[in-house]
Amino acid sequence: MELITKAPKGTVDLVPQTARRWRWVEQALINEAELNGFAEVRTPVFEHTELFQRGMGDVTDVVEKQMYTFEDKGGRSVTLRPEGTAGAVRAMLENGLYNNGYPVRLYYNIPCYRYEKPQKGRMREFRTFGVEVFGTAEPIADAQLIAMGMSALQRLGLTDVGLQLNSIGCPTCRKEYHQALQAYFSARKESLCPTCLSRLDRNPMRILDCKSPVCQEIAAGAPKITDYLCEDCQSHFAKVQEYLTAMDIPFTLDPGLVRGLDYYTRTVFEFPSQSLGFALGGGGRYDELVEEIGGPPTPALGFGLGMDRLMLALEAQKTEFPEEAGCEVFVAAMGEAAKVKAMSLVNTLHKCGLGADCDVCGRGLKAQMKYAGKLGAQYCLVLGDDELAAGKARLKYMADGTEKEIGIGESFVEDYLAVSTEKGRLSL
RNA sequence: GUGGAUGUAGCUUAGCUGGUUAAAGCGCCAGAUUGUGGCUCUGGAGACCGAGGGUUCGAAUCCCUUCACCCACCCCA
Repeated sequence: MELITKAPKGTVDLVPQTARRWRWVEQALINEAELNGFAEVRTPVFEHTELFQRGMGDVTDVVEKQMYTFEDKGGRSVTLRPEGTAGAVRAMLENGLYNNGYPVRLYYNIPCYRYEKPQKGRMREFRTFGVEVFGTAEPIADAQLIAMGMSALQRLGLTDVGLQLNSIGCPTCRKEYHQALQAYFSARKESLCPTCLSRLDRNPMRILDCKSPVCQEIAAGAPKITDYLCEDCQSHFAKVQEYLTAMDIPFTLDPGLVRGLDYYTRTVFEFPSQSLGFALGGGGRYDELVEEIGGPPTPALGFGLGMDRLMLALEAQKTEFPEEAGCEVFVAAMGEAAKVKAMSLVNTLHKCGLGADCDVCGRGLKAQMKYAGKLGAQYCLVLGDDELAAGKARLKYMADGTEKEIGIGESFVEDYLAVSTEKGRLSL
């Protein structure tokens, strides 16, 4: 068989069994978020291109070369969102959500798009579960947000996920730090790898997490951001750590932790997975972003979890996902009249909220029974001319093969419930 | 954008140095059991061996090209 075309590069279909698992994980995250006072926001898949240019910083890799940007028929430049924060901020402002008082807490579970070369944990279409908090600069908000993230990951049973923490300061102290870094690395220009050399001007902080051994060695001796933080940033960072410790949340300080988007200030963090070799998600503060997008100066923070990566991590550690519920009653039928009756009984069961099914593929009785077994049906009801004439049929309990006679007329549902209450029931 | 690996039934794979009708397991369908699932047995359908070209009497197998997918780097979720 040859398909005329396959799913586009970097995209995947979540087939039923997979989709079930996703839904289970998503539900756990939603529960955790709502427990923490977050409410869902749904924003468009595409936004005006400038939102991302302004928001993420137009010299970032994502904005420079990874965006799905195109002109619509009206000549507007629009972009498939490469991340969730910018849209959430825009929606928060546009709908005046801040008028209900601070903090505003939002969560979203959305697909994002980046034009990348796909590999493990990196797709062109990927899903992010994100949370954002607006309107507080207090370090307690940072700690609480991080605590929620850790708690959600733990609730899912993830064991090899850590917490890496850093503060990259505010624009003022970061400026000084950049200068110090540039001075330090410029003095060692000859040894740096070519990529890092090019980073020297634009974003010297990125050199800190270069994978090249030589650069790592050099970076190890580089000035640390924490030594350059202004007093406010220092005490803010100290408080965040203090609060995390108070909640018994272990973390490792990583002065080299630099996030790829320009909007971050002060606290930044990631949830690295040891076995996968990359972070499941991360986030931090972005105290300047709301204003940058055109809103009032509003401190804010948030994080995103890569759903695809989260699923990889769960599968890697062989998480047991809940079993599929299966069909409760299968009504097998022989002959046209019985088939009609079966369809009608199934419909009745559905109206009562019971999971039921019957053959729709023209199978013989034996095949129908086999199919019922495959569906994991708990009960099977066989209808033929005899049963129609008698107005009764035998309800078979598939687990042990025992049968009980029940009426298939007026008393059908009542009789069925009487038997299934005794034996057990999947739905309702 | 750079580098590496892999493409054989729906799925997982065998097919060594080129030699008839390309094999197996799982899955699917059917029969054994003309009105009763799971277990067993038997049978069946299903593959132009990713595509194109070349070498050869002969190519799934060797060569070239291309496409797809995977992995790593870069970057990030």
